[in-house]
Amino acid sequence: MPELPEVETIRKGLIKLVGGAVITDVAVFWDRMITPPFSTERFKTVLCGEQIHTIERRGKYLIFLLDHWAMISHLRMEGKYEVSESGEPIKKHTHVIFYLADGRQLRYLDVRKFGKFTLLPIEKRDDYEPFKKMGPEPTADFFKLSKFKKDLSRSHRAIKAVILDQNIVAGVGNIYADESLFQAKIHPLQYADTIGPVAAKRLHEAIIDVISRSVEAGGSTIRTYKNTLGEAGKFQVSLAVYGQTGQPCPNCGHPIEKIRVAQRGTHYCPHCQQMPRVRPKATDSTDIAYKGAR
DNA sequence: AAAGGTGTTTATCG
DNA sequence: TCGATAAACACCTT
Repeated sequence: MPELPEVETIRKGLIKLVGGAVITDVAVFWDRMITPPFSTERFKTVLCGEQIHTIERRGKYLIFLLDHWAMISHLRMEGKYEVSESGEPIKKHTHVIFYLADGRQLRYLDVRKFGKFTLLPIEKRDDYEPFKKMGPEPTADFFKLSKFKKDLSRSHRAIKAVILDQNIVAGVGNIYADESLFQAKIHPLQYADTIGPVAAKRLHEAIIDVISRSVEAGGSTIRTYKNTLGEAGKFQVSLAVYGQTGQPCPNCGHPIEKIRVAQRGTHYCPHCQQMPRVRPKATDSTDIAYKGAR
């Protein structure tokens, strides 16, 4: 469910609610959520007595910084956090409970059970394999156009698959991939290595812009997303294409269409986001062969 | 009413 | 190595 703006909103809410709290006990109801090499048993033992000093984020991952450990949490499709008083009934799909010293409980809920927890000694928190390979955060400070252009030129995949790849740029998921491509006026199926410098620059700017505006709005609530305080996001009303199949394009009025790209539902405006006509390099005789062919 | 789709990642296969 | 596909799981919509 959550992409970078939603995870960032959750992070802020968690800091407000459980920043400084001390974990006194942990219950895990779905073992596979705790990834090796940590057994559920060791996960629980190690966390007892640890204080949550702060919570950071990298891409779509949350990083709880404790006394001796970094607890890394990925919400995947449907993960949520709630902070409850001890007496509150435990909802369906609650899989982990962190009991806090003040009597409250931090609860992790996940309908599809795809979410993952892992622990690293705090001094090794950058050694987490997904972080080592992960692309830059999608902000002007980290996300550099020159590197992005190089990455595009080296990839034969559809551009949408490339910007969903966390190793290219971190935190972009299905919603913001579609929105960024719309804003940059690029067809989601265009091969990355055919995207010229001007379009690449538009896309780079669009990704930074779309993500930052959504962070500002507290993310998008499409179906079930709520932040830690139980509030919905506000960015869904600004979505131009995602989930807007059949609705008029905000630019040209043409109905938004839905196709499948990289196994993901993909929304775009067929009028504003056109595939460029294939233009052969004007270098040799192949040029002549193409003349008249199209 | 069975089949297919859902905001994600990773393992596996060609 | 790269890129496509399936799998992890429960629920909702066609």
